Amino acid sequence: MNHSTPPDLTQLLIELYDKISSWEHTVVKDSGLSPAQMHAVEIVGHHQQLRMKEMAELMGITTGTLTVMVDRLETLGLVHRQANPNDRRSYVIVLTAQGQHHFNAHHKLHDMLTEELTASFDAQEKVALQQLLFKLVRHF
Amino acid sequence: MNHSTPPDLTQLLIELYDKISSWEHTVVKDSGLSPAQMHAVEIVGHHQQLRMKEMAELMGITTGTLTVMVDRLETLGLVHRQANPNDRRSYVIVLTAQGQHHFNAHHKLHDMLTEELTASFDAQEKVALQQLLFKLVRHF
DNA sequence: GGTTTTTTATTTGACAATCAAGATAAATTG
DNA sequence: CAATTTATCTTGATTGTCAAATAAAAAACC
Repeated sequence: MNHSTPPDLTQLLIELYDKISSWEHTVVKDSGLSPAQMHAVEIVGHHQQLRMKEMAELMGITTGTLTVMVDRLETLGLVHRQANPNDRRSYVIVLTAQGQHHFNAHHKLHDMLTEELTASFDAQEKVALQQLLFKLVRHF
Repeated sequence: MNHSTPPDLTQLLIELYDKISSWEHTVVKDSGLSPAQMHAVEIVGHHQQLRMKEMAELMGITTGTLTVMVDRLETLGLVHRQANPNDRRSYVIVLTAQGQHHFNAHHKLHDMLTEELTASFDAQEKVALQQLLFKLVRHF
């Protein structure tokens, strides 16, 4: 007996966060995009349609920063500024086919990571983790 | 009945990661440090003694980047380059008293976040989450 | 309907974060 | 002791970031 006691929850959350962070960093580098660019692609991919304002809000950056970032992403052919028919001040940002491809590929990597991390979990443990994380995430 | 089914594990991990990320961003801003600087302080605080090489490795950045970062942190009075008696090529980076203070304060915020997120968890759920996260983190 | 205010996005100027490549100095190896 | 490897720093280029100023359209207000 005597399983070494696990670190406290705070420590575990920090550790999980750090490890996901460096994993993300590694896999993103292989994609040719910067972390910030991939994050932008993920945000647009997840929400499908976003105005600059909303997108900046979701990413926690200013619209000024986002303007130049979307400029580059457009040059790279990953996103597109569509005219917003309801409001001529704003655009709707959407993924191009190539952007969508990056998004899908990246999401697949995330799925593989989850697989890997929970490879030794039985079905019951997976459900338990799922429910606990759901409860956790809801309290932010 | 009929609890709406929670998102899959991948989605939950991404969501958790994103939310910790933006929480971190917010609280760090209030501290006057940049996210990268706080991360550096956390790394040094956690490991106590680090050479540049090791520190760069842990942070996933090059030593070139770290040199200028530690320069600034030293100017800000948060860390100190100590001579390494075993190897005159390298330094040992340590926190100053002020750096330690920042580290402690930030860690306290992490504890408060954990408290908050698990406020509605009973003791059994907390232990279950702890054990599952421990198992998860070990598989990176 | 016309004026004022608010909202949306861009531009600009400054600085921090990052890398790759090259330089320097110390340690290690043969 | 010479050659190689290692640890750090420097430099030049690019990206990420903000705050403040600008411009244009929409909304609010009489």
